[in-house]
Amino acid sequence: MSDRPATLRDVAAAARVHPATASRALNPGTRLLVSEETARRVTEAAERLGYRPNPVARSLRTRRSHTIGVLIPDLNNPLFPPIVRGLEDRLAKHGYVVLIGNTDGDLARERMVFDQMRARHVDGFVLATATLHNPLLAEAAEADLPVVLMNRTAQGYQFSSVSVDNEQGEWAAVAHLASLGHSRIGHIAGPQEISTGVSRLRGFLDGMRAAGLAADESRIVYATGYSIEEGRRCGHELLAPGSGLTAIVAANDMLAVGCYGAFDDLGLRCPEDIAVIGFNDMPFIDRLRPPLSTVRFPHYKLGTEAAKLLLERIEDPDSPVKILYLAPELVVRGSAVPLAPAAVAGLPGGAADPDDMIAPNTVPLRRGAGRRKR
Amino acid sequence: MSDRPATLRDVAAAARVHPATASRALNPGTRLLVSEETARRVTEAAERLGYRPNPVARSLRTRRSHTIGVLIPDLNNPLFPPIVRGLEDRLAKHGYVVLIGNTDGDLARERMVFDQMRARHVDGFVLATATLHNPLLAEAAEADLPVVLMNRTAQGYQFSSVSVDNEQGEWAAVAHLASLGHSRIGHIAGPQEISTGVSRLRGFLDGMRAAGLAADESRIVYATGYSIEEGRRCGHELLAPGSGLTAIVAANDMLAVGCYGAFDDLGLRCPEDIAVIGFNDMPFIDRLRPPLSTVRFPHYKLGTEAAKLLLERIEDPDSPVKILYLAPELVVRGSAVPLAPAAVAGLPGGAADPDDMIAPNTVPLRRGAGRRKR
DNA sequence: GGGGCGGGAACAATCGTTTTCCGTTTCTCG
DNA sequence: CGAGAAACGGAAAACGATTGTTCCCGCCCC
Repeated sequence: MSDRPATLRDVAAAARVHPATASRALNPGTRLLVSEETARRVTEAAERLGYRPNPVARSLRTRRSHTIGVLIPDLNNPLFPPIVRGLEDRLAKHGYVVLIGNTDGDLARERMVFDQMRARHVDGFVLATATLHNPLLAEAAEADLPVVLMNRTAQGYQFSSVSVDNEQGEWAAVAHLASLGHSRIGHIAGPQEISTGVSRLRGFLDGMRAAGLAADESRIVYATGYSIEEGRRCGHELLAPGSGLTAIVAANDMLAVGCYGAFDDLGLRCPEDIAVIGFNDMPFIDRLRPPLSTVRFPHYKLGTEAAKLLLERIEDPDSPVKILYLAPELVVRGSAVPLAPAAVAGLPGGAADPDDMIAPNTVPLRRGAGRRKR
Repeated sequence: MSDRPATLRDVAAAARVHPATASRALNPGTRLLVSEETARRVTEAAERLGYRPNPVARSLRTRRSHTIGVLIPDLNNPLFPPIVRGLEDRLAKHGYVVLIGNTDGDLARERMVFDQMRARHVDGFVLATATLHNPLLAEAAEADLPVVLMNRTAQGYQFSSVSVDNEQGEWAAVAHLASLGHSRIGHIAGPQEISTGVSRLRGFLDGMRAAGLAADESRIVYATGYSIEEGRRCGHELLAPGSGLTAIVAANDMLAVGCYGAFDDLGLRCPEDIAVIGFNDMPFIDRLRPPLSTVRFPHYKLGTEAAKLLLERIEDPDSPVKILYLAPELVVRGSAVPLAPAAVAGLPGGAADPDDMIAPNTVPLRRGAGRRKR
């Protein structure tokens, strides 16, 4: 009947108990502190009045906001929505809610968003933007904030993380190309301040070595960011006259899409003239012209696993740090086909024999094979 | 030096004033209540201690959370990220933060998310999921919650809304097809419980009439949702043997993408055998095979405008209700080309003469022309 | 010179929960 | 039967801000 929403006081009054008792009765953790009968009376009164605890008041007292801050580069990148949904869905099950912050790859913006979230007393962070050495990480570590790194790793910090086995993925991409007869393969590397940039480059190099192929510096160009524009620029650079490349491994789908643009500019046909393989298997990437061959990993699951790690951390700050790798798989589509015999003729053959790897469509990978220490 | 973050109390103590005074000094709205000298002392103390107001405590007292609830069908739909960013960016300027809720088109889920957000005391809602008659709307209206409808409208409620002039957009799509020589044009209509579904259908019908073309029921099929699967299903239905359609206007890009699938299934080539036009100009839709011709509207701006409307409403509950329409424009790409002469021959010519509408690439539209009342 | 006025700051009361600290009561068992 | 220990639940103090009210004091004016 009251106009204002019912408060704990009201419930207590209705149940003829003290507010403190009502609180105990309603809280699962403390319910055993009151008699069954009282608990029943309180619950019933709460029910009757349509009582909804005020999360703000609760937060003020308990210093927990049940809110998680998530930092990502840009929600517009189709890679992130499924990951974020994984996070949200999992966290929602435990009563947490997500605040999304877009950094646009800008350190100042990242700082702003981070501070803003700290001010709002988020209970933890999921960082998908961390660069290898990041002041935020130091700060978070010092403040003892629960943090999980997602799709990123950082050295020297005690943070749990979940990411993809990038080395394996890129290794498989190279092996695939080699099996198709390609030997002059270039790489568009991601930014080297970002963990994915370096690990994918490493995977590429390992893969080339394993296939007995040369991978000198002239065949590697570094993107300054994971964007279509950068992909296009790097594509041009890689395909400068005389390079003779027949295939490109791009560190990320966006870069690969940029390559498509470069191919158009240069009048090259993909896959006939030039092959390209991406990384991530973004939504809709299978509908491009041609459908992009790429390395897939379970996006949604990346989110749910990150959420699990973070929840562990929040519920028990002393829980062990976990580093989780998700297995990637190669998805063979239309952007890389066997090298035309004519072109193959004069080339030194690839040494790899990855027959056992190239299943009809997708190839689950095992961890460990091509992986290096450090 | 203190370990815990500084509180208003600390600041007050440092400035040798009462906490209340410190509060007033720090708050722009009440600063004039304290002397200049005191204000300076307080501000300085706050600065020195690195004071950050605790938003939770503030919320408890002021009953404003500076949080906005945003309900969308699914973040994975590439249409939404840019819209959401528009919202976030604009709201952030005013110190608001956004909670995103995905409903997956499920009423029960929508209800859950809505309640959850109300429990968290959001200061307002942006609804991009509203169906024409929605219990949520009634509830929100009764509770006097600030609400803005985005990309949706609803009848009989006093809510501001911002959406696209769907009639104009679809009208232009039809005119374009007619100008290309198509006359047997089908429509995949969106769900009729959703405002975009009905207004785009209306635009289609108006457009057909204006072009002097027949649009009987057999050429309209209703999707139950804006999904690729539904698009495929409806595409099949529309292209059943004997239909003789040469073009399809889809109420949304997802449905159009679904059509691509149906074409593949049926061995039809697009655009040679069958043309299709979408709606929304989702990100990446220009990179499909073939690039989709579609109706574009400014996504980001839709978000910022919705934010502005909501802020108005929050700051002054008596501000007038505003219904805002954004102008769409036709984007001509590769999924609709002039009908081959052979096919055109035996057909009754389209009556439209839309020369003035078909600019080289995009066509800004004027409101009013093909629009109907009610 | 006293009453009135008003600016400026202090006091105190919230906001709605949780939680610590204690009184009661009741139960158990020697 | 009485001592000690559970078991319950009430009182009150937070949590950190905002805000209505009171109070003090200097100043103006009659």
